[in-house]
Amino acid sequence: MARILITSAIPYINGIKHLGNLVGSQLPADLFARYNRARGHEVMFICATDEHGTPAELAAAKAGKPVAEYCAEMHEVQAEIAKGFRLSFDHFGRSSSQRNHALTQHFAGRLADAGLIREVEEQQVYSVDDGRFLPDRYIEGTCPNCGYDSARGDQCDNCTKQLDPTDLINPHSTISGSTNLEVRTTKHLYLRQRSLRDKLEAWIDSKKDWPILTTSIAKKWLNDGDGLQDRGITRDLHWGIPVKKGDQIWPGMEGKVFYVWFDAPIEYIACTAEWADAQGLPDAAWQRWWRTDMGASDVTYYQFMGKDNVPFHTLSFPATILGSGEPWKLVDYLKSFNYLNYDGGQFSTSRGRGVFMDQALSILPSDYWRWWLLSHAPESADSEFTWENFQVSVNKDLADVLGNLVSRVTKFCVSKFGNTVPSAGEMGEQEARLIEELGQRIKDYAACMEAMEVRKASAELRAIWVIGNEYLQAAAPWSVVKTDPERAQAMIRLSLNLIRVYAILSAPFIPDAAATMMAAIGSDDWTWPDDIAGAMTALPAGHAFSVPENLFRKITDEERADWQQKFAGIRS
RNA sequence: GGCGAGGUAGCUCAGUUGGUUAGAGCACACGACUCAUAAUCGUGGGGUCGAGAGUUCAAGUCUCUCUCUCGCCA
Repeated sequence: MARILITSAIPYINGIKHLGNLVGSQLPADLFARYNRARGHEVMFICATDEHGTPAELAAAKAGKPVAEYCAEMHEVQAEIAKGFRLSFDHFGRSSSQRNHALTQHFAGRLADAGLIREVEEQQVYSVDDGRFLPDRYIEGTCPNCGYDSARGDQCDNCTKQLDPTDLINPHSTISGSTNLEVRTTKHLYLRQRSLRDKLEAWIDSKKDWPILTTSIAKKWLNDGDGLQDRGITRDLHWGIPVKKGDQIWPGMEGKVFYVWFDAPIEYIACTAEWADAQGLPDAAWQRWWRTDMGASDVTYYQFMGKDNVPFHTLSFPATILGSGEPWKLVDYLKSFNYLNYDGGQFSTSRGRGVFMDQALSILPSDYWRWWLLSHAPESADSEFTWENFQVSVNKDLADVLGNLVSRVTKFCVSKFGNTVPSAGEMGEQEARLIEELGQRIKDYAACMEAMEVRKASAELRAIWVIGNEYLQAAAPWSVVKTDPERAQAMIRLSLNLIRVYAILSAPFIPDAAATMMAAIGSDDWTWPDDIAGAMTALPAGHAFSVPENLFRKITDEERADWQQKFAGIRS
């Protein structure tokens, strides 16, 4: 039994995420967590909401609520939706937790002690009317290069020239529209990533089995231009983790908070502590997942994220860990995903384009979405959601291939032999072949799952479902029953057992349907079918079962057309 | 502009270290079956692997040039 630590990139607090966000981190992480639990491994699966930063403050202001209250509410909303998608986090925490405050301050203190923090005085734009410093992208004005009148403080969208906010002509705050801006001097802390560059590169180079997507992004940041740059880790904001050196005041940094990207990954660790607190367990319970000197040396740590998160997880966060000089667990395998596009373009949160998690669940149960998203996960390249493809995949794979198989077996048995597992008849050559092929297929499936080859795993699972239909078609118990009812009983006995095995194998992808199958078959034995021959005879003769409602319904053309239009534009 | 990832059957995608007639699912056509959610199973048609040049006995797979798409540029 292995010990497996899994973290999903933590979703930002301001609003509900779309399906592209889901498939890039939380969902594949959940698949992997469920699979490893099914194999009997000890799993810790962690996710949280990322709550700090200017966008959260602004969203709260827009909602007319104090930011802490807003975040608490949105956390509950996201937690509910995560449950709706059956995301099986051991804990869904909050980056604003006291645990994260303490741990973030602790890391900053360690980094300072190691000489890895430097203080920098810089000029930043302060909005008098907003009463706050403005991040570059919240300042707009006329581009000095091309005259475009909505250039942002960091870049002109028209001529793409990189800008400093102070370059802009007639700058104004995009928060209030105020032009009452002034440049003020402020002091910030920088993490000296440059001095850790070689150490980070050696660490990245040691990861031979990481996806190219992951290592190429990391390499780029290590080597591009002047190489890895030091990074500001503090901000002049109110909402965030106060800058402290451990539990001590940091002179000159009063009133400032850590930058959201500094504290967010630390929440992975803090969240595990939150889990221990919630379980009423001592610190040792979470430390044995994270501290190699406290029992975590046998833990394998997997991270899941979209490609936009890779730099922070391959460089900034490891810099924090390595720089601390303490034996914290570094990631062992980083699985990154490309983007999911929506019907010929991008998902857009601001324009309400595409399907958001809450809307998806209001249309269809989570299994439908889980199946499509995972079987089309953007692993090797960006992939695309279209309603036609979604409809076809769901109807064919789930309803026709799997759902119908369960129907035909259970209904046939009830009509011919009653609602218990029939006892007569012997297995023949066809059954032996089925079992043999199944055994091989399950090995292939498991190999894909262990390699986190999500698409391939889904294809293998589908192939496993198809085997059942192939067998039935060839064995044709509906014909055999007329001349040799005992043979037909043996066939159906095997087929009923097959449904239980399919429930186990399918559960990581479609947990609800799997539970329905298992319940219908009247079993609660989720043991992974390593011994396939044994698993295929697990249900004793006379064991009662029931015919489940149809596992999956089909998506009609009308629904498809309706949804296509509904989600094309502005969110209502 | 720089960097990165891609351009393989109508559609969505696989194609390991270069090696026999380029694969899967869907869609399409035909056939079988009738237990089942008009479901299932089988067979078949369909691709000059973005364009060109090069290396090689041999290239979708390596090199160069060009072209198109997408992303990133703190």
